[in-house]
Amino acid sequence: MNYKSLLKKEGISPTKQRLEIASILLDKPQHLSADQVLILLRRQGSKVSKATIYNTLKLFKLSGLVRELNIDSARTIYDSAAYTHHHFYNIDTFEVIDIPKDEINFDAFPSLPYGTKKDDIEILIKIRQK
Amino acid sequence: MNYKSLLKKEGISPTKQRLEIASILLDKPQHLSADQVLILLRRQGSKVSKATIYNTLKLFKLSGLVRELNIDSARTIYDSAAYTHHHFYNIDTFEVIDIPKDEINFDAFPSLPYGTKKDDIEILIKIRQK
DNA sequence: CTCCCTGCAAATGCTTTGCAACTAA
DNA sequence: TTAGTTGCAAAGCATTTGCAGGGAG
Repeated sequence: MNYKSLLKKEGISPTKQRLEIASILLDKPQHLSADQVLILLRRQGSKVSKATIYNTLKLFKLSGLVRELNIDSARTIYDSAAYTHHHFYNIDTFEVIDIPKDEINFDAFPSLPYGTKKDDIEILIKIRQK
Repeated sequence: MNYKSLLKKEGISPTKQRLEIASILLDKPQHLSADQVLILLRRQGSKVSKATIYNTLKLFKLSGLVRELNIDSARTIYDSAAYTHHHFYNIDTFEVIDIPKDEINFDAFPSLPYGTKKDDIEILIKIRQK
């Protein structure tokens, strides 16, 4: 995957730092906090600043390259898989596991409040060790 | 509703401050942040401190009197309806609207990861103005 | 008297912002 | 040149904690 052209396509100028962040986060389906991105970058010798990571993640979110997950109020997690899917959250291990979209289907769905349209659905199944 | 006996039943000693917080929050189904609870209490002349509100909300959460909602990473919202139900979240108005449990039903449900059991399900339907 | 509770202020931890230096077109 | 970027440090906020004083039994 060519991150340079991906960013350009989204109207984001592909700076060195943004490419580094993209290559860490968008490389595979995963769930990372800003701090985890920083740690991974540092580990490979990158010197991107924390501020730039926060700014870049917000930028990626706005253009839909990543999704923001509000699972734990302590920190925001960015999901590198931008397409709709859902999550298990293991409340004992703090692990987040993807659930493919088609593994969940509704046979009853509520009607939306008047004057509104659907934007997104997030299903979080909290699990724990048996 | 007698909050004093409700708190006792949960093993929480019913202090003046805790009863005030209970009567504001548990009075009806609603979604309030710690800060909103503070504002409502102040408005009726109560002098409960912010620290006590945070501590009490956490206490209520642990005993299941309220549920914690992580909808917006900016603040934690406490839901006074402890029974399972789901939510619409209007991303334009920041409004949270309850969806009764029985208005949503699955006809396909994913199998849980090995060695885990279900704890809770949270469905959040994000909506916006048409 | 003893334990638990309260509330102030300080501390924490995540996230944002101000701003001067820098960079690429 | 010139607008957009970076990164440090400081600021901002929600939340937690330390601790002295207070209250109930």
